[in-house]
Amino acid sequence: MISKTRKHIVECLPLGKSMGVITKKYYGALSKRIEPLGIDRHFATLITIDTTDEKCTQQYLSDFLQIDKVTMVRNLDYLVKKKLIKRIVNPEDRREHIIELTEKANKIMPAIHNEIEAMNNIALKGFNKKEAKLFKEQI
Amino acid sequence: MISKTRKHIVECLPLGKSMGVITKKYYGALSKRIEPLGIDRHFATLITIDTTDEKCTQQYLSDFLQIDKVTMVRNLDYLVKKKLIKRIVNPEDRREHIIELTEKANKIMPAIHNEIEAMNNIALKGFNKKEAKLFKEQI
DNA sequence: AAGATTAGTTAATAATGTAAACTATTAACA
DNA sequence: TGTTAATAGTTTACATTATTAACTAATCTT
Repeated sequence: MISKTRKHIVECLPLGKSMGVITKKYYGALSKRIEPLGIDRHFATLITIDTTDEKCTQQYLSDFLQIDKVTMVRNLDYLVKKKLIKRIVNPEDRREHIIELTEKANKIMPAIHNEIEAMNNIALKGFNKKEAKLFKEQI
Repeated sequence: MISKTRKHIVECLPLGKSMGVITKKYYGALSKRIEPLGIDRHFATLITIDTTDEKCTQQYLSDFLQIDKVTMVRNLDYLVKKKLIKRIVNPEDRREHIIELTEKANKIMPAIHNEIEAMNNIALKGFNKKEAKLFKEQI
């Protein structure tokens, strides 16, 4: 039960505060689940590379995940260092780098998909279909 | 409308990704509304100081807002610099600093409350009562 | 009175976001 | 064809935020 004072304050707070707390808790729990696989960040990037049917350049990833391109360079550097992705210059447009998963990444992707699906089901238990849809439509 | 590929990818992503995107958009819009009042951050801290009936120490704010105490020191330093709060040593326990709003802050608080309430109503339009309650119970 | 605990601060480190300047490549078009 | 503009990616610099450890001052415990 939430105390009266607490409840009163929370109703006055920016909704983004609660959303931020939920998001942080979600990622904390997800990271704990996936860390044993040897990777603790940039799950959304890995999933997008693995799942998309489109030409997966850095610009594509930046646009799709709404992460600016400088940050994306750093995130991909991290994934290269972990030997989970490779950058391949597109021979048809040598400005572009096509991002592909390595064999090492392909081996752990099924487990990552499973952990994310499990976490999403836990997180969505409190939500109904409408709000789940709303979340999914945000990105 | 969301494309088929896009929809397929999003269903595989960590839910925290969409929540983070929403949160960022929310704060972007809220900051733009409140900036003209001369303050662009730490709204939740100001609201809590303004609204709580309990003894408002730095530790209380840290616990309530789930912000670690080091970050809280910095946030309050910022608010002191903006002349919106003052730290007052509690004579009954000189370890504690009671945080109070300044006259300057008291003048703009009604407007800040209004802007937050307006933003929350916009953000909650897509939500039903159950999910709104869920958000509010998070903190 | 001595040792443990609490409130707050400072310093160090890392992750993340944003802007500007830059290279290399391709596109536009006069 | 050659010059200019635009695009993809990188690097650098700076600001914000989070986390950990070490610290001071005050209070509590016993």
